[in-house]
Amino acid sequence: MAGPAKARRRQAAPVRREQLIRATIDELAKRGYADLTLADVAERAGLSRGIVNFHFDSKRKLLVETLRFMADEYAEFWHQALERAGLAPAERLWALVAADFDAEVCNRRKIAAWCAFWGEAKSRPIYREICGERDLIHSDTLRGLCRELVAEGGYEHDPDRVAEGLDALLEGLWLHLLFQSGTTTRETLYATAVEHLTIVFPEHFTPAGVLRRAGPPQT
Amino acid sequence: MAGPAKARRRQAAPVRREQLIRATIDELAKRGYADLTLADVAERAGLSRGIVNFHFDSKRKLLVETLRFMADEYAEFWHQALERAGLAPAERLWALVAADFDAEVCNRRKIAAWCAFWGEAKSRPIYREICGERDLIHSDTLRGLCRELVAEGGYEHDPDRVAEGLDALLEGLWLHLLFQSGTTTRETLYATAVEHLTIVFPEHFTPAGVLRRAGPPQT
Amino acid sequence: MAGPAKARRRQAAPVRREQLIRATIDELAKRGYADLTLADVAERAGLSRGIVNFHFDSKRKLLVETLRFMADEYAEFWHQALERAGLAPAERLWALVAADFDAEVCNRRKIAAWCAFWGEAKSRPIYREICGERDLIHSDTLRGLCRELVAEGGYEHDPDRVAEGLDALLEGLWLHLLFQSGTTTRETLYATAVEHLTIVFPEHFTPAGVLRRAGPPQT
Amino acid sequence: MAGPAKARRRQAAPVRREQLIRATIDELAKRGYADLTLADVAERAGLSRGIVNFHFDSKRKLLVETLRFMADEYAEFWHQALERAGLAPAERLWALVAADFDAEVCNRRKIAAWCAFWGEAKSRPIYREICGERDLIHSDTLRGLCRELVAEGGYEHDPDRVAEGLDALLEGLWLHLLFQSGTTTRETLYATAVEHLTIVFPEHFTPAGVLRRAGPPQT
DNA sequence: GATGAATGAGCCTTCATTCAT
DNA sequence: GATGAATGAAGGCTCATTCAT
Repeated sequence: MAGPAKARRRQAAPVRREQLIRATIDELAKRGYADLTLADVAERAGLSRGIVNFHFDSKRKLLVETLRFMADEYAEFWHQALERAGLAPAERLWALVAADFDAEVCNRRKIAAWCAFWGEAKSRPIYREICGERDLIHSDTLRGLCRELVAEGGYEHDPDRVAEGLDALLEGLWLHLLFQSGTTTRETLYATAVEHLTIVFPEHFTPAGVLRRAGPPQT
Repeated sequence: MAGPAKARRRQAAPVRREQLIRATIDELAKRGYADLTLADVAERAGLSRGIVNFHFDSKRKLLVETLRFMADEYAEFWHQALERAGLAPAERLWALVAADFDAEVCNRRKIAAWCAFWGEAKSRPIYREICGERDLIHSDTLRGLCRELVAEGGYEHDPDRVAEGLDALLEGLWLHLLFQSGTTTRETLYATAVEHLTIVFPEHFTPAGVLRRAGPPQT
Repeated sequence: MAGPAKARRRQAAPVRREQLIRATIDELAKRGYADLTLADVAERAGLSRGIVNFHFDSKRKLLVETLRFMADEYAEFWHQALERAGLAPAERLWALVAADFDAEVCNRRKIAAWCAFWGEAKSRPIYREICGERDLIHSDTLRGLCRELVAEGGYEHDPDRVAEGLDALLEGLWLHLLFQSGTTTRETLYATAVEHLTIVFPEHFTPAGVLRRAGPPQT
Repeated sequence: MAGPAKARRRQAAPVRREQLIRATIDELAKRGYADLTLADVAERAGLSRGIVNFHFDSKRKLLVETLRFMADEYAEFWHQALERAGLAPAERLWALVAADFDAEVCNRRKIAAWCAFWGEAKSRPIYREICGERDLIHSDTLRGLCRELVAEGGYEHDPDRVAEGLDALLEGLWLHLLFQSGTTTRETLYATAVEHLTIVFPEHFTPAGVLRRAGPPQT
């Protein structure tokens, strides 16, 4: 009785938790928030019905943990993109925008799950809170970079408005992937974001990428 | 002509239907999609529980009708804004953008209701369909205007990308009203949209409004 | 406003009542007892929803009146058949059996309605009572005739058992019309009843009909 | 091994299913088909309200399974009676008729349940189907035996009509147990069926039972 | 007399949660 | 750790009944 069928059982708790969270994201994408049932989640995870309450105590907590998982994953993803980028603000902004259209985060399954939570966020402070923390750092970062670019490039833009516009545009393009799934692609949406950058910061960006600028040498 | 309790009785069907739809929007904004109950809707409308099934047959149909109502209302709103605008593309685009930030459509109650539907749209084709019709005409209009402005102003932008970016930015700013309700206002968001327009089409727009352009006089 | 559309209205109460009872029988035959709704009855009668309660006070009373109507109609039908028959017991029994297979009473619509009531009779004393009165006279009549025939023909049968058997056989054959509707006909069932009579009372009946018997002349 | 309240928990599914089916038959007999509620069934079974949907998915399926249970049970009962009977057709027919009046199947509870289904059978094809299968084999068996007896005894009867008449008579007598419950008994009804047999097949049956016939010895 | 909007009790059904095994 | 039978609260839906018009 130590075959693979049993090997699947009695996994460490963290393994089970992530397995259930991934199943939750799948179901959220497939059926939406309102029709999500723990039975569906358990079945997709290939586990029994009672298991969710065992690992998460309640449906509410499973959903909160799922959102937190997604928020953490997303935050880590763009932080890593920033780390890999150079020190120049333009390069950093470019990396930040590019990260948003990486298949890792920009795919229908995950965006559908995000959108499911957004739809309930109005009436659930906890969701607002979790999204808010993540968003705050993200927009602060965007704002900081826009300020640097505006200063650097001598643009006359209001950097905070530009940052907010860019933030909104990125979110809006994610939604487009959901709602115009038949008629657009991730690449097209990325092209739109790039076009936006080149228009707003023509001294820094071309469709081909970041302009190597005259000025103090980058490390 | 007894008291209001009696005056409430026996209204024509269309009156009741709209009354119930408005109550549905209220509840959607307050409790979200997943927690919406017909009992809550009926209570908010000051009517009895059975009334929704009498007028809409089912909860599903009530929600569909509610979304359709909102889509129609929004479409009519921006169409009217276009009609009131001049013939010049710049004036028309300005009017279209301004309409999106009118308190009539840009308020937390309605945007929360929209967002509730978006959250379920992935898994409910009927919602996608209703939103899709409305969105298609709206983005076609945006794209047409952007093309005209690009041609008129001699910009080097890709007009279709610019239009898509503007569309996404407008949607994203609506979401901001929901999620940053404590820290931003409708006016601020509008300012961001205006800033965007002035950056993208500097020959046509200033923060103060549409530039009267040299060239063939507008009617 | 005195057109035919209005002429349909404001009928005398008895006309309306019978109209509704007939619609009830139709619906009983179509949907069965459990799924009968007043809305269906009213719609089939071409009248408005509130009308049933106006004329019958309640659904319960409508059903009771419908059963009573059917019982009266059936009783009158076989009483008239008896009246048309001669005085000889054989002729009377033959007429009684033949009446049960007349298209007027022996058709799927009416038998389905009867059967719907039988299904509920166990748990509704009022139905039992109404059917019981009718049945009692009917079986008394059958019993009387069987006794006369047994005495007349010198059969060794127990006349009461024979009468009960005949009664049961007639009811059973009605059920067959319902349940073997695809594979049998009223005529076949009648033939079975006739065969039964000729076997039980061979001195009185042949497949062709009642035997004119030697003995004291009939009036 | 706590008290009975605990012992009731966690039975194997088939046990629960049969328990619920028996409770359904009880309630059908008590309240009739139209007034049957799952709450009543669950309460009679001493279980909670949700249990029926857990084991049967829906009320409709519970009822179908109940009817199937009854049909199977009845079919098995008379098949076993046939197996215990000898090989002589007369003995087999006698056994078949006797089986129909055994207290196991011929009691008010079960006949009331049957009758409840018959009342709805007209409008529910699935009920017709389930009853139909059972009835078909039963009447085929009756018909086969009647044909043998007619051939054996040199009767001039039409064996198919005789078989149909017997079938109808047996069903009709069951109904009598329901509707004349105060004035008749199972024994009386059985006597009527026996009388019928002795009249129709006098060479084979006497009130005391099957006649040992002259002729080829039975195995 | 007749209509049909309105009511509200009751029921089926779903589903998160519990817990014996 | 894991299972799945069992529970019971909650909500959608039906429909008999009422009643203003």
